[in-house]
Amino acid sequence: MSDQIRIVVAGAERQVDAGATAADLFADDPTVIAARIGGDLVDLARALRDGDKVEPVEISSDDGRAILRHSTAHVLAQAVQELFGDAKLGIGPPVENGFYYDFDVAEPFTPEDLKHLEKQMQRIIKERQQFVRRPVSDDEARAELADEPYKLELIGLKGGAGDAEGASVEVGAGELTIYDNVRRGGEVAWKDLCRGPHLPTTKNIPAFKLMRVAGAYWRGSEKNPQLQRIYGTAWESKEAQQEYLDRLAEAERRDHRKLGTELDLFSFPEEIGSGLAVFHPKGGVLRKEMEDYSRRRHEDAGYEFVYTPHITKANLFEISGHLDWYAEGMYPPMHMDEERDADGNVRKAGQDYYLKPMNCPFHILIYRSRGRSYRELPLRMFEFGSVYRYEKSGVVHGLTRVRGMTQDDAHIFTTAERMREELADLLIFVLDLLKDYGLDDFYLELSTKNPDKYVGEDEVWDRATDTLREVATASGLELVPDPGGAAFYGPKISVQAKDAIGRTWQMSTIQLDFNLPELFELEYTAADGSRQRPIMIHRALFGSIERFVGVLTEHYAGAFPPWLSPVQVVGIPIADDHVPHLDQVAAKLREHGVRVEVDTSDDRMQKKIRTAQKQKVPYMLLAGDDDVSKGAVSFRYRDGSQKNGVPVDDAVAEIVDAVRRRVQI
RNA sequence: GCCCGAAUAGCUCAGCUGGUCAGAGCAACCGCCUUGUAAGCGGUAGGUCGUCGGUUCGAAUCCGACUUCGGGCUCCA
Repeated sequence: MSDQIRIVVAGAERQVDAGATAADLFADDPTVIAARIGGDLVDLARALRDGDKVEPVEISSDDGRAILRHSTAHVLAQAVQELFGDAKLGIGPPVENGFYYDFDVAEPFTPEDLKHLEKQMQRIIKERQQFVRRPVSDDEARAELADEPYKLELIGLKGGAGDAEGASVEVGAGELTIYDNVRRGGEVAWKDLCRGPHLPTTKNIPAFKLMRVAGAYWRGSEKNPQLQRIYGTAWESKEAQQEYLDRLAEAERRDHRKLGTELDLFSFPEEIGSGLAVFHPKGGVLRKEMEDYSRRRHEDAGYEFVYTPHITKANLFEISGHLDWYAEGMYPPMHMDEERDADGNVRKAGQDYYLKPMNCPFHILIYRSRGRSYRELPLRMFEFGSVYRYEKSGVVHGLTRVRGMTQDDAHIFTTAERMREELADLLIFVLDLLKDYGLDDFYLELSTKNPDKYVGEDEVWDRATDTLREVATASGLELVPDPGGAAFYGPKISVQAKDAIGRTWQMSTIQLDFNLPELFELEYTAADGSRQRPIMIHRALFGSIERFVGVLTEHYAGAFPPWLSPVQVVGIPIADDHVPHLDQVAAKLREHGVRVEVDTSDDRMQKKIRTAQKQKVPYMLLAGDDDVSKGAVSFRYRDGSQKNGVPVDDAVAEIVDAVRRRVQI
């Protein structure tokens, strides 16, 4: 077999012996752990064929990391079955930043179990077990995996293509394969149904860590049994893993729930109930600044302000369809005004009142309160409207998922002709405003019709979706499709913003609605005297104010730009004698609306600095004899830098200017 | 809603297998002290150990239910 075959390696043509493997091509580069042949990822052990186009896959590439993580998941599963003989295997795919593997075990795993499993995994890795691919027939696979009920189920699904998250990692659309983990002596230590590819050996796992255990439904459905899922992470180097762990630690430091307590912004009193926040004075300042600025911008953009109640009779939500579609997400009704006679018979039927989960029906009633002319469209109604949603108990989370929240909600009623222009303006308005709050890295998501859940005519959907897509494309931002992600009543664009450490948050949504104008029979009189139906646009910019406070807190790590800082300036006297001087400076700042405090406590100057620093106050103004004699103050900024002997008027001007321009410092 | 874990002073946490175990630091309050960029010193006060029930001679500690929180799953108009 000295025949030669011709292949293309990383773009360059080469001749190799027939029977050569991808491993032979990249033997001198240990960072290559798999290959891509003609677009398919394959093991390095794969034999090459004439004409193959081969690319190396480095362990630090996206594909390489996924393979690394998938292989690490296998090692975890092997360790689990070695330590817990009766554990049945679910699936174990790579995910962003790591992997998981699901197991059916009699007893849930404990944190100590994770430690033992990590040790066992280390042993397996040290043994340098080879991942060996072996094609099998369906029947062979069934015979070999007779003890693995979940795997058998997957075999039955083969070809049904990816209806379960992660399942496609185990069984592809083509032939089935089993991966044997082979010890150096040739003994098969373990095996798993898997499509691969895998690392050459377990020794190719440079760094991994088991992170946590959690319950997870088999194949993602509530109706299925719940398995125990172990999450882990794996990286191409110890350094890369440490960086990842550092990133997690940084996210933890920024956690708005923690900062909310430390900075005295808000809390969630148990007495009120899950998912219901109260804002303390400092959080109140922050929120008020956010709201005030938003109001001003909305005024400038031609919005009119409306106010509506928090509860309503059921009838409103019967008309709107909310009780049909979303009743389980609503707080249960309050039954009012029922009267009974002495025998307990109903004498007067009561009424059900609901807390509102959305503001739109109320705004619609305002629209419908009188006849409307095309001349007054687009009609833009804005409200900071509080809504209540009965979120399932397990999903409530800080300020980002609550049961009571205030939306910066607007509804725009427009003619079909004007829709496009209105949407284009709206998108610019939304992005501009978000930028003023300090978010400036966006992409857009276009959620289109869910074929199983929608109302309205296809033709209207298509036209609206096209319009949204055109407007989104014209913005120049990246547009990510979200097929089937639309609400039943219309397509939407959502603005996704990346924060300071690269996490994305869904912020604003701009949503078209063909349903409610129909259900409420909204009309306007057109120029030709005919009655026309307006199109309705829902849009919330912050999503909810609570959530936006949470996002901004994490984005800024609590160090808000001066205009949003609850306390903008703290005056710190070197000694008590310098207090009067700082009081004068503070008075000047207050004349300009600056939120300033002078720290007259008994603490020493150093301690006062520490206190202000921990509260992330943007400006510390110190004054001692030198400053007082010169009519000056000395700045200390949050980064620890200082600027000494600044004349008071200059200092005031600097601060006032930064607040006015809403810059971060 | 489901699985797992957690709940001790305003905050962060100690308190091992039930028997001086109700503690520490910070914060608060009261004194004393005070001159240049992240903690001066001393003292005082604070908790029915999330709630309710059970086991026990005895429960912060063991068991159950509930509440709330955390991590996931599912969900997110």
